[in-house]
Amino acid sequence: MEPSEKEGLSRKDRERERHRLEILEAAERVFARDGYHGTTVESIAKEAEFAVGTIYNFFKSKDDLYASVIYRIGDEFMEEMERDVLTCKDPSEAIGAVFDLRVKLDARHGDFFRLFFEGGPKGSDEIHAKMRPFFEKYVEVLRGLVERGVREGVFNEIDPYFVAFMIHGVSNAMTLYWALRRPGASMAGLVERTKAGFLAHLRRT
Amino acid sequence: MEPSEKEGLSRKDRERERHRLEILEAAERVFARDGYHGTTVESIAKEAEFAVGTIYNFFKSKDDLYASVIYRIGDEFMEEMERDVLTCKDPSEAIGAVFDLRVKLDARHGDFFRLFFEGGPKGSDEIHAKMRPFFEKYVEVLRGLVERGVREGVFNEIDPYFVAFMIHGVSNAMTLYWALRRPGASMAGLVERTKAGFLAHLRRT
DNA sequence: GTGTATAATGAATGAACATTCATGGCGTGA
DNA sequence: TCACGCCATGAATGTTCATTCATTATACAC
Repeated sequence: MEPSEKEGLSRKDRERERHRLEILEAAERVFARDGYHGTTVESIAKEAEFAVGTIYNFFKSKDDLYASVIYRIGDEFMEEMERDVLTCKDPSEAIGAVFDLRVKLDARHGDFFRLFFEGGPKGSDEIHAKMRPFFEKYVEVLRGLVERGVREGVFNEIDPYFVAFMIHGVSNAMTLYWALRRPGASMAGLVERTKAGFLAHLRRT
Repeated sequence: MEPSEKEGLSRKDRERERHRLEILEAAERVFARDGYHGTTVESIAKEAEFAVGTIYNFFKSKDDLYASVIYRIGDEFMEEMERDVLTCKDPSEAIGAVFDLRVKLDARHGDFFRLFFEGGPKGSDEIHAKMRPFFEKYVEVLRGLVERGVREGVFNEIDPYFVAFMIHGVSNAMTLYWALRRPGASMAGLVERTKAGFLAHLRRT
């Protein structure tokens, strides 16, 4: 029987792909809950409802699995960044979109994204080293955004690198505030408040 | 021989105290470098130049040791907060002092303080739970500060809790910026820039 | 139904690590 | 000099956990 799907994948292969994804998602949940060293492969297996050995049919090692979780999220993040942020004409709007995106991914990936994202170099832990390239690309995008705003004369003259880090810090604070004092009600309101406050700073008056 | 010191401690006791402190400081360095699960008691022993068993003469367990490191830094932080921040008459000045303090402790405790401080609840890791009380007290202090500023009419009307989290986020971003792009030169300049930017926001115009 | 290929399983293995404790050394007082 | 405590020591112990692999189940072709 030949693969007749658009994707060029047989049912078998699609099933295999689904299993892989299920393991990845289970792993994400467990890593988020227990941290890298705190999670055992067995706990991931239980969460994914597979046997330990099966995990190893898909991933070379626990480390490989962790890296795969990171890369999946990192890639997703970068894609959304290009779709939602880099397409904005107006730099102010683009920065607003960064905050929105942060909230969106936080909702989708819960604690793991926070973990992934509070990023920066904590110690020289080789675990966090895996996240660094993403973090750096992200900062680079932000810097570019601000630079453009300055060049176009809509933002004040400030070190774009500095502002990039501030965007990061403020969106961290925003999600942390929400996580710790989730007023249940309006995340939207919070985001608008944050955007307004931040852009008031940046915009040329 | 009786204890004749002002402290009421014999030489023996003072020596014991020094050893305890040396272990604590070695542990801080290693935990900062390798993370909680990544550090072995043996690596701490080596760093402190004691044998493993000796560590256990001072601390019940690895966990106890880690908690002790946290509490030591947390207490120090709270003390400095009271000394440097809460004594400021002017609320703006007080918030400026928070940034200064953050930089000071970052310099003194290096990566560990960043680790300790990027705080908030990452997963439900019981390790980080130890930091939470300190984090909460800290946020409470900040909130009080802002509230006072608003009451006295020097700050705009904003949710003081929100501002408290923003102070936290911005000082994280500041130290991260410095850590990743340490221009060698002026941390002082960076702090002033950060203070000025942040307070411009907050101050009633 | 039988044979074959592919995937899932989980008990077994070995390494890493927290913790213990029997031993040894050193300073102090007699 | 000897005896007594107090620490320091690090080899030994038991546990936890990543990883392997021989076995079993499943799906499919004929």
